[in-house]
Amino acid sequence: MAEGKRERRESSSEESVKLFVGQVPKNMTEVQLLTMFREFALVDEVNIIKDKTTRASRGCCFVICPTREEADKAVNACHNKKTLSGASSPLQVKYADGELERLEHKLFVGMLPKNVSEAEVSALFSTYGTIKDLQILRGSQQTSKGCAFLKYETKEQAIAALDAINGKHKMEGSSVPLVVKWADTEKERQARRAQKAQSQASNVPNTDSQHPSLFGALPLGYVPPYNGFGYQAPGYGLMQYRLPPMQNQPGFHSMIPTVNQGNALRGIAPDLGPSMNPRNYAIPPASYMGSTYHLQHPLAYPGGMFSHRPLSSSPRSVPPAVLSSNSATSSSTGKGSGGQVEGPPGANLFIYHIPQEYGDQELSTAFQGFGRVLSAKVFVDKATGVSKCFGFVSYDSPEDAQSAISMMNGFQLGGKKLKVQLKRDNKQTKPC
DNA sequence: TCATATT
Repeated sequence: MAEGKRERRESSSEESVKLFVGQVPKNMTEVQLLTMFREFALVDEVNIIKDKTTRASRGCCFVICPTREEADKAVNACHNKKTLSGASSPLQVKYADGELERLEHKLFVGMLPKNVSEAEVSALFSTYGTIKDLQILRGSQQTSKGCAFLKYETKEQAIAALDAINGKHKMEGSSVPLVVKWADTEKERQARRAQKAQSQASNVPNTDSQHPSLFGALPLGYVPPYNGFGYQAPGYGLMQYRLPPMQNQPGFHSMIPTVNQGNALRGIAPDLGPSMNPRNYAIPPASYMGSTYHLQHPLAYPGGMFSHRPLSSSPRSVPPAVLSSNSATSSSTGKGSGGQVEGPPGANLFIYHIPQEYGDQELSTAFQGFGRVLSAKVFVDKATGVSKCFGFVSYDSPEDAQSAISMMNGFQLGGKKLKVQLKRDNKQTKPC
C-alpha cells in the first residue's frame, strides 16, 4: 500500500544510465572519481573495474547517472577532454555496453517484403506506440534489404509491438510473418564483424610460397593439409578446424626443418658479430647447445612449420632464441605472455614489424634468449583480432633489454626486419 | 610506430 510512486532512490532504476570510462589512472579511488565527475553532472555512483583475482584497478570504471541528460553532460564535458595525471591519453567516456540499446528501445524487424515503404512499416508499428526513428535497410540501388530498425519512445511500447507482431503478423502479399527482435547491442555487432573478418581472412588463398603469411590466418599448430583434409572447400570456416597433434601426422618428421638447424649453426652467431658484446655470447649458446636444441616443441615456434622454405632464405631468418627448447625458460617466465607487467625503466622494449602470425607467446619465445621475459604483448585489432604487428616485451633488467636490442634490432623475421627500441616512457612527474 | 580496459 505504501509503495505507489514514491521516489526511487536505487541507482539502478530504469531511468539511470551507466557510463563506461577508460584511461583512469590505476591509483585513483572511487571517491576521487565521484568528486571529479560531480563537477560536471549528477552522479549516483562510481565503480572501479578491478581485476577479478588481484582486485587491482584495471584502469577503467563505471559511472552511474540518474538520467540520460546527466549522463550526456558527463560525456560532453569529459570524453576526450581531460587527461588525468598518469594516464597516457584523454578520458574515454561513453555509454556502457548495451546501455544505448536499452535506452533507445530499439527493435529489429525482419522478413519485410522488399517493396514495402517506411510509411507502411510506420503505419503498422504506430499501433503500439510512438515511433522515434525508423529506417529500412537498403542496398546500393536503394533496394530494400527486407529489414528495418525502429525505435519506440518507451520500453513498454516496444514490448507491446514485439509481442503482437513477431511471428504473427504477415504483411500484405507476404506468406511469412514478420520477425521482430531487440536490436543487437554494439558488442554483438562487433563480435559478428570479427567473425566475418576471420572467416574471410582464412578463405583468401595467398600464393606467395616464399612467405609464411600464406598461413598467417591459420590457427597455430595448423598443418597445411597437403594430404587430404579438404582445405580447399570454399566457404569453410577454418577457425573450426582442430587438427590432431602434428606429431601424429604421417610425414611430420620429414617436415622438421633440418634447413633451419643448418642455418642456425652456420648463420646466426657470426652474422650478428658487429653488434655483439661479450655479455651476449653468454646467453644464446646455452640455448643452441645440446640435444634440446632440436625443435621438440614445434608449436612453440610457428615459423618452424613453415620452414620448408628453400635453402636460399636468408641465414638471418631465424632468431637465436626460438631455436631453444622452451621447456626450461617458459616455466621461468610463468605467465610471461599473459599480463601487462612492466619492468623497471630501461627494461621495456617496443617492437615493430613483428610478423603478422606472431602472438604473445611467439613474441615471448623469440625474445627469451636475452633475459627473463616478464611479459610480451602483441597488439591486435579489437574488431578483427588481426595483429597490428607491434608489441612490447619487458625484462627485469635494462641490460637484458639492451642485449635484446643489439641482437634483435634489424633482425629479419618473416618478410621484414624487426625494429627493436626502448619503449617510450609515458610516466609523468608525480604531483607532490 | 608506444599499452582499448565492459564489475
